[in-house]
Amino acid sequence: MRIGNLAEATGMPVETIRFYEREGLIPAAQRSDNNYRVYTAVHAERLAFIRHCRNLDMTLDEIRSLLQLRDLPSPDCGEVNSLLDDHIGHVAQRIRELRTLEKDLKALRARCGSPHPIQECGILNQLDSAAAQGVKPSLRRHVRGAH
Amino acid sequence: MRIGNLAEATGMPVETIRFYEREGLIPAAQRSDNNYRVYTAVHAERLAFIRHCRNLDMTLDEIRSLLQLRDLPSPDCGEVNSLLDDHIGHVAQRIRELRTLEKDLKALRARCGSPHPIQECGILNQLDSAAAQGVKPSLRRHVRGAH
DNA sequence: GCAAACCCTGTAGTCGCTGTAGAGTCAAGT
DNA sequence: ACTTGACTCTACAGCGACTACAGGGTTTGC
Repeated sequence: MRIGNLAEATGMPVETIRFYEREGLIPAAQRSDNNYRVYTAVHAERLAFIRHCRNLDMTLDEIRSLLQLRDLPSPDCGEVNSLLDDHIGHVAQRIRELRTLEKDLKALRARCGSPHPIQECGILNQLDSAAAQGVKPSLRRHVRGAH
Repeated sequence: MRIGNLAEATGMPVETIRFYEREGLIPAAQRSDNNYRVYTAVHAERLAFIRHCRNLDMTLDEIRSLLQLRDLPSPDCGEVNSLLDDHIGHVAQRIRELRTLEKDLKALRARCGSPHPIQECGILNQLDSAAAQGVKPSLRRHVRGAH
């Protein structure tokens, strides 16, 4: 199977598969005579694993760790559990932050019900004078924000 | 006031201020004889405005728009309102996504209460076999995810 | 008179892709 | 036999919002 087939099979763009290879998430594929990458069902399974993890918003680093744990003949899966617990913690934390943010934004929005002359706009004035004590964005957060 | 003082006054790193100047969020500062940037309270106010917006997780593009609306002699602030409404929508959407994600992660975690031999780990097996129909990540989302 | 602390420009790195340019390969149709 | 189109390859630039250098100049305090 060539890279295009694999892309179709996994629902991933071709470029992403090459990117994952460069990043070491999947082993470098064997090459045919014309230098095309050649894949088997094993690769498709590994990519499916990665895709499921990405759907769960894990970073590539987290996924790399999970793949290692999966590949290594490790005695138990305690590390898998704690990695997942950490990730759940990150997501929960980000939800809390965004809820506070939503509250602040709605409060801000409520300061200007309908269009005013711009000098009197409660929103702009509020943004000027501050308050708006949103969540201090946690440095280096792992779970993406609003955009 | 020099850039270091401004940084201290606004609680922003010096590099970020220079970055905002390059990005056109603040006008290029005047320079003293030694080519140091010179700032006034006006700059501090503008930076405070930007900081409040960033605390509310707006993109630099959104902030640029707000600043323009603030600077221009516009008749009313209807655009401000709708910009903010859009942003609130983005945040709410991201919260919904993360809640679904959290649910999926907890379900996954529940498959392995305590450490097992790794071949029997319900988490890894589940990630292999798929399901985990998390939120299809909205393309080009504006509100960051979990990391 | 000298070191520490500040300032400058310019560039590269972060993350997880996505898109491009420029070239090679292959199968089907005319 | 030739062409067209679809596929593949490598290498590199771009996104957003910074952050962190490197390699210089300047100011400040002792």
